[in-house]
Formats: sequence, C-alpha cells, structure tokens
Amino acid sequence: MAERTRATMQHVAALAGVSLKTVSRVVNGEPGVSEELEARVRDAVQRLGYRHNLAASNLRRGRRTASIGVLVQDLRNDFSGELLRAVEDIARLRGVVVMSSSLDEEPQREVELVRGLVERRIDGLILMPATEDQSYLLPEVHAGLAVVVVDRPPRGISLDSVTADNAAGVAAGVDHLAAHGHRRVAFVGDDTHIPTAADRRAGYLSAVARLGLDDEPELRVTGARTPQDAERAVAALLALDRPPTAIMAARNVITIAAVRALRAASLSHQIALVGFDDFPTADLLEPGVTLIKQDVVGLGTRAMDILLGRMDGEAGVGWRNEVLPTTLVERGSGEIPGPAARRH
Amino acid sequence: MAERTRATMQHVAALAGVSLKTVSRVVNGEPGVSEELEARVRDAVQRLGYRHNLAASNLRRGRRTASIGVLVQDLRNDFSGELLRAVEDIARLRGVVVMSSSLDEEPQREVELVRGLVERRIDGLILMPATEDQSYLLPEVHAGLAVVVVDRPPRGISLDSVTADNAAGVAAGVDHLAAHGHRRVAFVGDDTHIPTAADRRAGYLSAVARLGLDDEPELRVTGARTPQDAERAVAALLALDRPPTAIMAARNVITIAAVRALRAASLSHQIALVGFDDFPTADLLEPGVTLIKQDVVGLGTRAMDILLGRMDGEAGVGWRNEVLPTTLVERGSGEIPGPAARRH
DNA sequence: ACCCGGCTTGACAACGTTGTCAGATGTACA
DNA sequence: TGTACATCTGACAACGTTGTCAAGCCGGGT
Repeated sequence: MAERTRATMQHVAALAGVSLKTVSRVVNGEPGVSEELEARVRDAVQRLGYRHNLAASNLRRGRRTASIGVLVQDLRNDFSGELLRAVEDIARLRGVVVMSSSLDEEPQREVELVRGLVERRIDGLILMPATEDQSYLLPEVHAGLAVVVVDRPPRGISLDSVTADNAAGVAAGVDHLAAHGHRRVAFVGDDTHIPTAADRRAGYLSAVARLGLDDEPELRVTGARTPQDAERAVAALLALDRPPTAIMAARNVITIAAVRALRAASLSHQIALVGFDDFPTADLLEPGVTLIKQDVVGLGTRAMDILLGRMDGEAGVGWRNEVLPTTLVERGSGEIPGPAARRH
Repeated sequence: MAERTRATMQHVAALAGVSLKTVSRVVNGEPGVSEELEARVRDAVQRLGYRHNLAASNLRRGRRTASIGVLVQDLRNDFSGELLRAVEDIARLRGVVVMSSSLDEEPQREVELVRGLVERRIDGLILMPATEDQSYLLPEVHAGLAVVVVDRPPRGISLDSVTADNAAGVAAGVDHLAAHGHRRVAFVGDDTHIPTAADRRAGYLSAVARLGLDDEPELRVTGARTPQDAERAVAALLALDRPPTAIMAARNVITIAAVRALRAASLSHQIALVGFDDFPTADLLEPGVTLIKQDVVGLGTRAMDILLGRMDGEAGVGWRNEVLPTTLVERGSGEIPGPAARRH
C-alpha cells in the first residue's frame, strides 16, 4: 500500500470519466470547463490524492524549475545560516525552492555539487566559491544559468557579485585600535588563497603602513582554518618576546577562538581585540567584543535581488559587483587602551 | 547568446552523427558502444556543453528524484543549522540534494511548503512540524513519501520520529539546581502548543513536585517566543516580591535572553541558571552557562538514517520513535549555590 | 554457399504533462 | 431552414530521456 505509485492525470481522468486534457485544465485553473466536470475532476483529485508533477509539467512547458542552489562554506556557521535565511525569505515569496549545501572550502565538492544542481536544472545559483577559479561555470552561464557570487569576488570569469568591503572594514578596525593607543597590532586570518581573507589582510597591511604601526611578519598570522588553529595561533602571539597589545581577528570563528585564548592567558582585559563579522553573544562576553559588522542580510538580499533579475531575463546589463559597507560596533574589547594612550 | 536553450541529446546526436540512443548510452556509461562513436559523442557533449537532464531521465525511468526536503523552525538558529548540516553530510554521500526552508512556527507555511516539495516529487521529508496535526501528510505517505519527524513527536498520524528526551533533560536540570540548594526555581519556556515546549514544562513540573520545591504559577512562564519576550519575562521574574533563586531556561534563545536580563539586573552571579540546548559561546560567558545539551548531530544523523532506510523501501517495519538522551554540562551558572546550601 | 552467434547501432514507444487544433453541441440571427 | 458563432471537450503531438526490440555487420563453422 505504501509503495503504490502516484496517481497521474490519467487515473484522475478515468475516475472522473473525462479526458486527460480536461483534468489538466482543471488542475491548472484554465477557463472553459463546465461546473459539473470541474466538480467531478476535483472530487477525483481528492479521492486519489493526486499531486501535480512539476517535473513533467516543466518538461512539456519548457519552463524553468523555480528552484535555485545556494552553496556556502558551512551551514553551521552563523554567517552562512543568516545568508541562507535571507535568500530563503525572498525565494519563498516567489515560490522558488532552495537547495543548499556546504562546501567546507573544498573545490572538488563545489564542482560536483554544481554539476548535480545543473543536472536538476536549477534556474539560478548563489555561490560562495571554494574554487580558485570559477571559469568552469562558463558553459552553464552561456546556457542561461543565473549566477551570483557572494562574499568573495568571482575569479576567472565575469559574474555578478555582492561582497562586503573587507579591506576597508579591517582597516577601520586597525584605525580604531590605533586611535586607542595601539602601535603593535597583530592580525589573525584565514588562508590567503581565499580572496576574502586576502582582502582583509590587505586592509590590515595598508592601515599599518598608513599609520606607521609596527610592521613585523611575526604579527601576521594567516592560514587559521579551524578554531583550534586560531586558538593556538593567538596563544603563540601572546607568547612572543614582544607580544602585540591588540589583535585584529579576521573572521567570526577566529574572533571567538581569540577570546578563548585571551581568557586562558588571563589577558582579556589587557589586550585589545577587534573581530570581523558579528555573532549572537558578542555583547554578552566580558568584555563585550568590538567588531566590524557586515550586513549579512543585505548580502543575501542583494544577491537574491540580482539573481531574480537575471532569472527574469534581464540580460545585456553589465555585470554588477556590489560592495556593501561595514560598520564598527564598539563593545569594550576594542577600547582597551594601548601603551600610547596610557602615557597620557 | 545567454538565453539560448540548453543542448539536448538530440543536438549531441546530430553533431556527432549518431543516433539519440547512442548518445544516451554513452552518457549513462552503458556498454556496447564502439570506441570511435563514444569519442565522437564525448566530443560533441563537450562542445555543446551538454548536461544530462535528470528530470526527463527520472520521468522516463520512473525513478526517484534523489532529493529530500528538510523543514525546520529557523535556519538561523544554531539548532536548525547543526541539524541541517548533519542531514546534508549524509545526503551528499548518497548524491541526494536537500531542499530546506524555515517555518517560523507557522502551520500554514508548513502545509504550503510540503505541497511544493511533493509537487517536485521529493523522495523523503525531514520535518520539524509547526502544525498541531500532521495528518494532512497521510496521502503523501500512502503514495510512498518517506517522512521522519524530528525534535517533536508526530501528532494525528503515525510516523517515524527522533526526539531528545526533553522532559528528562529538564528534570535533570531542576535536580541539579535543587542539589545546589535551590528551592525556588523558575521556568521560562515557549508556547506549550509546541510539544517540545510542553514536554520540557512537564519535566520541570514533575521534578518540582518530586523534590517538593516551591510550586507557584508565577514562577512558570510560557509563551516566550522572541528573545525580547524572554528577556522581559525574566526581568519580570526578578522583580517579583519573592523572586526565584534559580532559573531553568527551556531553549537556546531563551537562555541567552536570560543571561542578558540577569546581566542587566547585575544578578548573573547571584541567581543560578540552567539552559536547554548548547550554543557556541556558552563556555565563554561569565559565569559559563550550565545547560542540558541535546545531541543535535545525533538527531539529524538518526533521522537521516531512518529516512534513507524508508526510501530504500524498508516497509513493513513498525514506526520508530527514537528518543535520544541529553547530558548536563556544568559551566558555572548552574552551580551558584541557593539559600538551602548557603545555610550550611 | 549457407547459417549461426555476437557485437554494434538505431527506430520506436513511453514516462506525465500541456499546447494546438478540430469536433461536437447549442444558441442566435437572417 | 441555413449560417455564423460561442462554448465545451478531447485526440494528438511534443518536451528530453531510456527500455525494448529488431536490423545490420562480421567472422567462423558446416
């Protein structure tokens, strides 16, 4: 009983004693069906538990599938979750379903997942790339797939994108620390083959140069992938002969790891910390975590707006590369004074 | 150019100078195609950017779509994110794509989304229900849709389910508080029309009765939906003539709101707090938040295991209703001594 | 010369749906 | 009475794919 195959229009037609096409008309709400037949069909639909088969319908109509893919770094992460939610909220209004997956920075997985989605004929794709080059998407874009890259700029191919102003954000963070008297500011970031990580590092470097802060390789850590990596890296910074007086953490997870390392060394109230990207309890930590907030909902909303525009066939328009501003949120950890301030 | 329609096997066949069926054979890796033709076909596939159309293929083959739906409360929430990720990890190994959506406790949305997913012929559904009665799923289950309900027991219909032992978990939390000398323990939970919330409240009530703790209606708050609700509710508890000496928070978001309210009243170190469901920075708050941890990954993993079993046609077996145990994690906030302890 | 078997290839129908078109019926008008 | 027209209904092909089956070719055995 449970393994029975689904009822088709054929079955409904037979039960209602009408033709296939009449069932189709009723199901699609087309005009020109007498009340009596319509009632008979609706009754049969009800009795058989008939459900419209969108796959067959789309095949015949040559229509789009009203589905999109969203590939992010890790769905567990607050950033990805918030982004996906923003996308989903808009998608639902349009009756578009969202297929999502995590890439874990694995290029191979990105390529495979995109292929699977394309074979399912998604209409659009929102991608936070794990690959270093997205030119493999060229045939899909040519074939009409709408793609918007988020969080990172596209590489090897021209595509719409929406990113945060990473370099400016981090620079603002460093400015903020310098304004509070810090001259020895460390940076802890992700692998620089991730463009976002590279941009943030560049923002740090330019601010350090501009402000004439201590510019030493040992203050710059990259390649902190896991929370454990990040925590070890911060612990190592704190153990330097001349440790930094402030830390700029370039990502969500790294910020939390830094808090943990500072706690372990009982230096939470001595060493300043500015993070990048907000997280739910940042204001509840002691001290509160000052950080550069990116507009994650804005990122998702703009990406989805652009995607829907492309899906509606807004061709010809040049590629958009939107950069959303960041904001600094003061909460305490970034306002711990440095040596230059203490001198006063 | 961008609006061109996708190449079909027809086009590939024409370009390669072979029949449609030969293309099909090559694409599906069927044996019995000469090397020369296979090479010609592969070349044409490459040139045209041909991508297999799974919808048409499934239609013809009568196969399943290798896609499932996952409907959760809110993708932004750590709980939902973690759950989705656990499901996704298993799905990917099987080449199954996951369509996810948030329900925001809106029954209507659940019904609509399920319909949309069924019309897309998903093979399975993992559902954290927002409806009070899931009997509307009966026709779908009859038609062969595999369904597993998570986090909450199914109602109005028999289905497989995986839930945490909510009542026992909360009772353990209250036990813990009582063991630390508290006799006046408040409870803050969600709307009791959500079964999980009702179970947790029941666990609280049974523990209070069993231990002979203060049993007063004013100590029991339900209906805390938003963080703001919860924060106000806790503030109100603290403002009582005889305020509680300990608080049992029944959900993630409520726990964080409680921390916020206690902070605002400068009572974080006076009033004990035990939460339900872990969150990433619980150990970093001051004091660390003691809570009842549910095995979210286990929840997702078991649900997916059962779902895949059903999808593979494991019929006949009775419905499984798995209940996963919870664990208490001591971090400080739950070990703040109460009056009975202080007397010693 | 004939037949057999194995191998490769393609014609055709079918999956569930819908657009097109033609047939059937009824009504109104000259 | 005949014509025109509107309304309702269904037969049929097609969307892109694959299972079935038959046809063509080749070499080898009689």
